[in-house]
This record gives sequence, structure tokens and C-alpha cells, in this order.
Amino acid sequence: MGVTERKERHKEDLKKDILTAAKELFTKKGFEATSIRAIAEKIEYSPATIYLYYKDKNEIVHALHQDGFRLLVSHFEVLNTVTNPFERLKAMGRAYIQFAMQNPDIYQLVFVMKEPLEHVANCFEDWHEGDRAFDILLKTVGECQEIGYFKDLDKTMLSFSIWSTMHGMCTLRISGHLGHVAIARANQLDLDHLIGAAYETFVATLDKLKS
Amino acid sequence: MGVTERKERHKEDLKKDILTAAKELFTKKGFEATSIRAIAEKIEYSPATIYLYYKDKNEIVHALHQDGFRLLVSHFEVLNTVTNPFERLKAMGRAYIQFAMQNPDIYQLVFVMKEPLEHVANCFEDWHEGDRAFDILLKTVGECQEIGYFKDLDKTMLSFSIWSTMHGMCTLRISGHLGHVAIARANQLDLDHLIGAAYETFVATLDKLKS
DNA sequence: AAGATTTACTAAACACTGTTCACTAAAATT
DNA sequence: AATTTTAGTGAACAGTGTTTAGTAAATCTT
Repeated sequence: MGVTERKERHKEDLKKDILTAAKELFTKKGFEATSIRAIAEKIEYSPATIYLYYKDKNEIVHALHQDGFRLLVSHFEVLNTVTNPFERLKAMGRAYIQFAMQNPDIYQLVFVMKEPLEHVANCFEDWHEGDRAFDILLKTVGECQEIGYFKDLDKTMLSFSIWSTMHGMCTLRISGHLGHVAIARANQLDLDHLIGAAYETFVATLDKLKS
Repeated sequence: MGVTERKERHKEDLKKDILTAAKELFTKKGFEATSIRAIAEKIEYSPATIYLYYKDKNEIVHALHQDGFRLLVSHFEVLNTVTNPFERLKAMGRAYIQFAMQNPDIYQLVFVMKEPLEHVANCFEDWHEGDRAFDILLKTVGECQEIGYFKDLDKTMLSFSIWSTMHGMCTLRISGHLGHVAIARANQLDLDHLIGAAYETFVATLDKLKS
């Protein structure tokens, strides 16, 4: 009869609206400072309504988590055009850092916050988006080995190590801890350029690992 | 007259008591879940009393932050006995990871949370404990260069890169993100051993950077 | 068409949170 | 003995996530 379909559509729209409102507030004010009441006000519904569409705040955060992950993975998939695996690896690192710098709150949501993970733990499945991203790295590192890089190094462990370096740089930058260390004050570079310079140094170390 | 001294001492004791109570609750329940009221109850004073000794919750967190940092730096200073700088660098990394694994909440307090930093921003000084720790790393990397490691690499940038790798590994472990990635499930290693293995791989890459 | 039921939503409450402030005893000073 | 300072508190404020009882309106059943 079409009516129920329209209603269904409206319900899904509302669910999306909640998410976009949450995302907007979240990236503007941060997770802690974003209340259910604020989200409710933005979409002009009562706070209780939100609980008809999401079990709790963590479920909202988890939904944003998924979106953020997909965004990152999409940034990676463009790089399939780069045929040389080492060049691709370098580009991935740059893309990763860029993603983190341009969307610090989303980055935090995806890779730092525990709340979305709690939800993942309860719903099994999921997080395979995370595995996909890691697999892309793993595959690239493997292909690098085929052209003479990283000999005698465990592919998985090296991949994790590389991810850690990227993650460490990004979180130290985003959390503000980098800004409090003397390097940052000494160098007249702004922090984002400092990250860039540090990444280049890191790439230089990787470059020396070819036979 | 001695009386005022005794009172002064009692006041300082109470200030310490608040801190130890906060630390205990904090490491047991996490920062978010530790309320001023809970701290007050533990030391058997009213919540308002705490505000006579600390400006706000962030000041308490900041005090714990300082303690944590001093603990880490003390872990480092033992390593002065290691004369070979590269061996010392390796030992530092291990000590860093060990510190993070044994005190995950303190690690988070020192290197992840923004709250204590906010306090640092307002009181200038401070955080030189952080600079000290980084200087130790910087010095060690410099000495490694003197014996043929890391040629043509910027000392500061490489130090930051190494720190990032350590920080990345530790935070990915502590936040639980590592546990959700396939590597963790595939390897039958428990996570702490996985970090250890990854660190050894990282050390292997550093080892190849000598001329 | 009338009555019963489901749907979509909300006001109000609950149990928390960090923080402030007027207030009170007790101790110290004058 | 009277006054002031100290140390501590009860109660409140404004906020949080979440639950529940209740309400109109739309839908379904007879």
C-alpha cells in the first residue's frame, strides 16, 4: 500500500539524521561534550526518541566508527593505481596521516576510543572493516618483500610495527602531547609539518631495508 | 609552637591521601568511572573538602600525571649502566613497553589523556619531566649515530619516529584495538607476547640501519 | 463505522556527575 | 572574653545517560 514503505523510509531517514547530527556535534565539540540531549535538540525530537533508534550512546558511536573506517579504507583503495608496492606503501602512510590530520575526531573515534569497541565485542561480526584495512597493509608489505624489501623480517610483525608508527605519530599529534615536547617548540615548523618531516625520516629508514 | 607544623603536616598528608585514593580508584575503575564523590568516600571526607586541596578534578589527574612520568623516567635512569648505546636503546624500548603493560592506566594518564595537558598549558613550567624523557632518547640515538647507526638520518626526527612506534604499539594494545585485528586472533600468542614479538621485529629493522 | 491495537513519540523521573556556596563548629588570636 | 581564622560540610545547581509510564494518532479488526 506504499504507506508503510514511506514510513519505513522516514524511520531510516531519522536514524540517519541522528547520526549526522551526532557526527556534526561530535566533530565540533568532541565526544565527551556531546550529549544525547544536544543531539535530540538538533534534530528537534525528544531525547527519549533517540533510544527508539539506538540502544545507547555507544551504539551511535559505533555507527560513526563504521563510517569512519569505511572512509579510511576508501582512501586506501584509490592507491591500487600505484603499481610499485613500496611507492604504494609510502602513499598509504601519507594517506593515513592525512586522514588523521583532516579528521582528528573521527580518527580518535576509530582508533583510540574504547566505547565503540565495547559494542563490537557484543555483536561479533563487524570490525572486519578493520581487518580489511590491515590486510591491505599486509598485502603491500608482502609485495614489497617480493621486490627485495624487508628481507628476513616477519611480514605480519613488520606490518604491525609500521601501523604502530603511524598510529603513534597521529595520536601524539592529536592528543596534544607532541606540542608539549621540546622538539615542537624548538623547531619553528608547525606540528603538521613536523609530522610530515618525521614521516619522511621514517620512510628513509624503510628505504634502507632493501637488499 | 609546633602545633601549626603538625597541622601543616596533616594538611599535606591529607593532600597525599586524596592522591593515593584517587590513584587506587583510577587504576581499578578507570578515570571516567572515578568520581570525586567516590574519592571523598574512600578518604572519609565530604566531596567539598577535596576542593580545598585541589582546584578541580584535572588538577588531581595532573598530579598523578607527574607521578607517573617520574616513575617512567626512573625506569629509564637505571639503564645508564648499559654502556653500549644501541643496547641501551633496545633496553629503553623494552622498559617503555613494560611500563605501559604493567601500568596501563597510568600510561594512558601520562601519554593519552588530554585533561592533564590542559592543566600543564595553564601553569607553564612543568612537563619538563616529559622533555627529560625525550632528551634521554635523543641522547641515546645520538650516541648510536656515533658508533655507526642511523647515518644520514635526522636525530630528532628519528627519535620521534621511534617514540611513535613504541607509543603506537602500547596504545593499540591498551585501547584494545589490537585485540580486534585478525593478527591477534590468528596468532595463538597472547597480546603481550605479540607486542614483544613485534618489538623484536622493530629492533631488527633498527639493527639493519648500521653502516 | 466503531472499537481494539499498534505505532511514534514524549514528559518526567532516576541515579548519577563535577562543582559551588552558605554555613558551622572548633581552634587561634587579640 | 570576644573576635577572627581555619577546616570541613550539607545542600544545592546544572548537567549527564537512561528508563518508564503515558499519550495522541494511525492502523487494523470486526
